[in-house]
Amino acid sequence: MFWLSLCFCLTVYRFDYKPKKVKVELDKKAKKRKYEYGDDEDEEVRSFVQKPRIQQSWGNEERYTDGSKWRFLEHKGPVFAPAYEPLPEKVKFYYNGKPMKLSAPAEEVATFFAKMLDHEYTTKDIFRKNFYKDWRKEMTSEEKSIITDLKKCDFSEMNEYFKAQSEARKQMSKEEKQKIKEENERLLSEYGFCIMDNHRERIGNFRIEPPGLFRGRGDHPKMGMLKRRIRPEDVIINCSKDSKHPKPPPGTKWKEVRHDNKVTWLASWTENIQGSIKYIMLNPSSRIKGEKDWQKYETARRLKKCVDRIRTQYREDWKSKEMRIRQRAVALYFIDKLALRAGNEKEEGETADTVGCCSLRVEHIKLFPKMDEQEYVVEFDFLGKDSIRYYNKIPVEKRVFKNLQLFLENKQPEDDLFDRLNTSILNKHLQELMDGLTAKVFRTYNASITLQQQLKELTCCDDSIPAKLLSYNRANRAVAILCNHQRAPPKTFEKSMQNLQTKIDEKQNQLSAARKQLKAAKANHKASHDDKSKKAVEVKRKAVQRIEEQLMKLQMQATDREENKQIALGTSKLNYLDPRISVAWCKKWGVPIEKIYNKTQREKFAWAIDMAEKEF
DNA sequence: CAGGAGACTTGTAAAGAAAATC
DNA sequence: GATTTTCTTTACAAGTCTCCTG
Repeated sequence: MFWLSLCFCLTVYRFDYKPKKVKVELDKKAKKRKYEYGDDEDEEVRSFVQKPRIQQSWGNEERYTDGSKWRFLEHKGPVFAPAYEPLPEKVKFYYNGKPMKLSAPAEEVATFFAKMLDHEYTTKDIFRKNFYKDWRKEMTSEEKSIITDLKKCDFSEMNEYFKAQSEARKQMSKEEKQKIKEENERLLSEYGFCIMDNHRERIGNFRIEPPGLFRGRGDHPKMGMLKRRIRPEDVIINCSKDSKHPKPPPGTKWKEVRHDNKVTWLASWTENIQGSIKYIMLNPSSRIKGEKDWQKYETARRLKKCVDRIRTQYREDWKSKEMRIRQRAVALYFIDKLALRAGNEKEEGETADTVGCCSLRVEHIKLFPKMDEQEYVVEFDFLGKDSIRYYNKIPVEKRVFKNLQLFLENKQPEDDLFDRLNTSILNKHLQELMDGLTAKVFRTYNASITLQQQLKELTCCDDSIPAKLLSYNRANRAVAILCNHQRAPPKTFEKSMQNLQTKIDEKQNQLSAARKQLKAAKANHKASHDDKSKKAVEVKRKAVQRIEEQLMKLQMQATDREENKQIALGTSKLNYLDPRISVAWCKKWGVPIEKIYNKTQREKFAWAIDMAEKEF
């Protein structure tokens, strides 16, 4: 029986799972838990990670079938940004070389700019223009009449002041720092948690964003605009009727207090730059986020089962006589093969000009019937999310290539490549192919399956733990490359690389020294043959071994870092890789989980750590 | 059925804390 | 013990996708 259940584990927690077996396993687990923890396990104590299984196995009774997200929700409301503190008299703003005292509102906005003086943003035309325009709105009419040219404004003294302030903060005594830390902890314990359905849960962002200048990414037309201060009157509170409602700060009122348990947020407000809504929600370690995350990976696993069918179908659709179907099929091929994002339309002029698959334009691809050794090569070059460049040359199948040529016919560079397609059409189609399937599921699926394959390929069973970790990171890296998760090389990269190299050199010297000593000890032992010399040999041997290990570890680190120069692993690790794959890998190879997930990550993936077994 | 509001996930940079080094 | 380096956490922008409305 034991072996039987172990076998189940082996199958069940593979990424390519069989749903029926899972159910069986879930039932068993639930029962086992129940038995293990017995009757004294009350709701409050029970960790959320068991809930998904329990609910699944108990048939999802009341609570989540009607779309509600909770029954009870109590919190203290958000923490507001501290009020503006006027600058000391001695810190001056100069206009046209002359000191000028600004009214408090104008001064506050000026400080936002002054704080960013060292940033590239303040050199950009759009940023300056937007800032200046919004700044003027805060000025008194007198100030408006005096200040007519941003170039004549001198914020440098203010900038110096803030630098000095932050320097002073660093120089504070231990006691002062301790005091601040304690105050922060108090704030966290009071406002950083809420009660949701009998659990005390950590809130993700309980502070309301302070006012400042909007920092759009890429070529954002709104960069530099003033992000205004949020007051209690702007904030909608969401909590349960029967909870203690949060109190607004003295003398203020909430915009509204509502009791909507169909949503997960605790508070919201409308931001003034894009007019979008911002939310206060729970931390990733919370039940509500964890369950959702789990669901996401379950959907990806369902895709695994029917992906062959879907692939066959879209290949078939390349031949369709309907243009829209062909476009849909080619787009889906890109999404599947290249892990492109869906690519919703965006309002022109409101955001940076970036695209995803469905919004690709003619100018973003180039076709090469022949390139080097390869045939039918497509070159992609466009700005994706966060204005990160996607550049890739890949050979495609002839049919795809011919279709692309067809799509390009009679079009201008700025025309849509897929003019008969958008994300809503695509997702509607995907929904018909599999329940819950959308474009982004392909990203999750392909990321996770890639990790699994790479781990299988790269891990050698007799590698040391550092070597295994390098393999893990390489597998992770393969995914990051697939998903195009790039980063700017860290500013100190070269230097830190050099430091590491010096360390390696030192170790090498140490090693050869230790080896020499070992040799000497051996010779000594040969000559004297006594116990003492024997012991000495052993000691030296151990030393050599230890240094060898250290050296190897350093070398692994160096390789890892070098390969990681421009690649950001975090996003894929946090959002795309089914944590059960990683956990199972750790268990299988005896790698401590802490080596791949830090504390926060372990909290976020608690559900998976708790779930996964040795093999997968 | 387009268009927009709303809700929630994904993404990078920067700040802050901790660890390593001088 | 101060300074530098590295790791962790936070901030908040920018996506995806759903749902509602006219």
